Formats: sequence, structure tokens, C-alpha cells
Amino acid sequence: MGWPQVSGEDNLLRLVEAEDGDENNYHLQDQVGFILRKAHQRHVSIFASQIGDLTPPQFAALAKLYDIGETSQNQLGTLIAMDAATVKGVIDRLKARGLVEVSKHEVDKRRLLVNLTPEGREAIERLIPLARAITEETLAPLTAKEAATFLRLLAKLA
Amino acid sequence: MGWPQVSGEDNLLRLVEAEDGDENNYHLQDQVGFILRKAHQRHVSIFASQIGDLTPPQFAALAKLYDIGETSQNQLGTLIAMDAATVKGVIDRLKARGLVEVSKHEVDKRRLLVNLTPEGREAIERLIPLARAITEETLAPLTAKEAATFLRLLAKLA
DNA sequence: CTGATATCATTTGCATACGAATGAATTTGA
DNA sequence: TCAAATTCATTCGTATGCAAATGATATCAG
Repeated sequence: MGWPQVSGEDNLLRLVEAEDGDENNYHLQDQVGFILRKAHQRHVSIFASQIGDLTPPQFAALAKLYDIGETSQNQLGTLIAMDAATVKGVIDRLKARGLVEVSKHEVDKRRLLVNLTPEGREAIERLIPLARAITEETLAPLTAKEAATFLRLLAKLA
Repeated sequence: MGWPQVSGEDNLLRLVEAEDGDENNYHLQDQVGFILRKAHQRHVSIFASQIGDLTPPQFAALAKLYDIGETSQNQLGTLIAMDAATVKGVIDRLKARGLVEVSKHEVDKRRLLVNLTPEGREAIERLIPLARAITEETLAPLTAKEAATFLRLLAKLA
């Protein structure tokens, strides 16, 4: 009489509803948000297995700085989809490890300029091949054609 | 001469490489992990706009309990893809709000049983229609056909 | 039966992630 | 020009998310 009392009735009710067309049946497992969260978790896990000493957001910051060179902290955040509070923490940790350095903007005194250090540059150049492997492993469950389709649709959602 | 000094040379180098076949060019924006992270962020944002007083993980816990009835905290975590440490925090907060209640397993004294309270049951029944709207809005950039394809491929990845 | 293993839950430490509030500096507009 | 609005960065509070360590309990193997 523990859970059957309430839940049992519900399971019965749900069976009846299923026969009626399943309209009131909500399956968490089928919701895009839930699957999206799991897919993201899996990717982060793959990332960690290949690049243990850097998180995906930290890698994103380095990769973007490598791509575009010095920028303001806020601008960098915009480019890698992090709000101001989040990017500050990421940059602080990269700074503490000597991978980036910060300086004040000459004219606009509000801005904090961020750039790679030589060590940061060396690190990102060393890691980019691993990042390609991570992408490959993440997409491994799909065929090449499926992967292309998936990336196209995912980009439309993001 | 602030940032052009190093970055300018790099952009030039990259242009040359692009002519060579783009092999050394790494574009964060095209990586599945980065787009996955952004898509997830967008969904969480949509979720928050429709259900402000509950997070997606909290909702997942309630929805799963509504679906299967009372379970152990660990088992619930497995079902909604959360590790033991994470699910504990989620359940603690739901418990503090009176949406779930916990009790000790009669025979296995290690287990902590979790179940919906009447308030929790009422809440999840009220929220499920909103969850459907959230799914719809998240998938809105895709046609119905694209959405079906996307969900199929996403599920293979997750 | 009992020692080795395994499971369940908790705790700690670290790292995103975001809303909201704050302060400093810049830009806008009347 | 100068007050209002905006932008940039920081800080605080809250909420995932995971690894690792710990303690309590349960199960298994010999």
C-alpha cells in the first residue's frame, strides 16, 4: 500500500488514456529539452576524456582568442555565448594558469582587453587536433550524411 | 598597433591556409559541441520564460515521479540522467518547497524513497501543458519534418 | 559465516550559467 | 553641453553538474 495507492490508479488511468490516443501522456524521454541536455552531457564527457585539464568553455575562449586576437572580455563573451558573469570566471581561471593575459583599453577605460599568452597560444595549437577528435567521437553514432543533416538542423535551433 | 600586430599576421596566415585547403582552420562556430551548448542554452531560456519558478532538472524530477511513482533518490537520478550529487540538490530544493516528500525504505535502510506530495502532483499536472508549449517553441525554427529528423538523430547522439 | 565487494546517500570542491544589483565610463539626444 | 541612457565589468545569490572521498548498509564468495 506504499505507492500503489495513488500511483497505481494513475498507471491504470494512463493506460486507458493511451487507448484513447495518448493525448494526456507526457514522456520526458521524448522531449527535445531532455534529450538535448543528455546529448550535451555526453559531449562534455567525451571532451573531458580527451582534454582533461581544460573545460569546453575554457577551450572555447582560447580558440576564439586564437581566431580573432585580442578583444574585450565582454566581446569575447558574446562571441562564445557566455554572459558577462560567466566569462569573467572563465577568464579569471585561464589568467591564473597563465594562458591569457589582460590589460586595460587605452581609450575606453571600461574595457578589459584579453589576449593569449605564448603559453596559451601553444596550448590551443596543441589542443585543436584533439578537438577535432572530440567532434568526431561525438558524431560517431551518426553516418556522415546524418551528421551533416544533424549539424544543419542543430544550427537552426541554436 | 594594439592588436593588429599579432592578430593581423595570423589572419593573413589563415587566409593563405584557406587557399591551401583550410586544413588548419578551426572554427569554433562549426563544432558540434559549441552549437549543442548554444542550443541547450536557448532551450533553457525558453523554459524559463514559460516556467519561471522551476528549472528543467526540477521539472524532470517531478515529471518522472508523476510517471513512475515513488522511487529511490538514486534510481530517480538514473532515470533523469543526473548523478547522485546533483539529484540530491534537486530533491532537497523540491522538498523545501513541499513538492516532494522523502521517506526511508523499510527493508533497505540505505535507500531514500522520494514521492510527489499532493502539491507536487497538482504542480506537475498544471505544468505539463506548458512543457508541451516549450517543446513547440524550441522546435519552432524547424519544419515538422525537420523536427522529426532532428529528434531522431539527436536521440542517437544522446 | 565472514571478509571482500558493491550499492546508496552524503559531503566537499570546483566549474559553468544566469538574474539582478552596482559602479565606472561612455555615448546619446534634446 | 549636460542629463539620460547605455555599455562594460564586477559581485552576489542560486542552481546545475561532476569527481572524489566517506560512511552506512547490503550482497556475494569462499
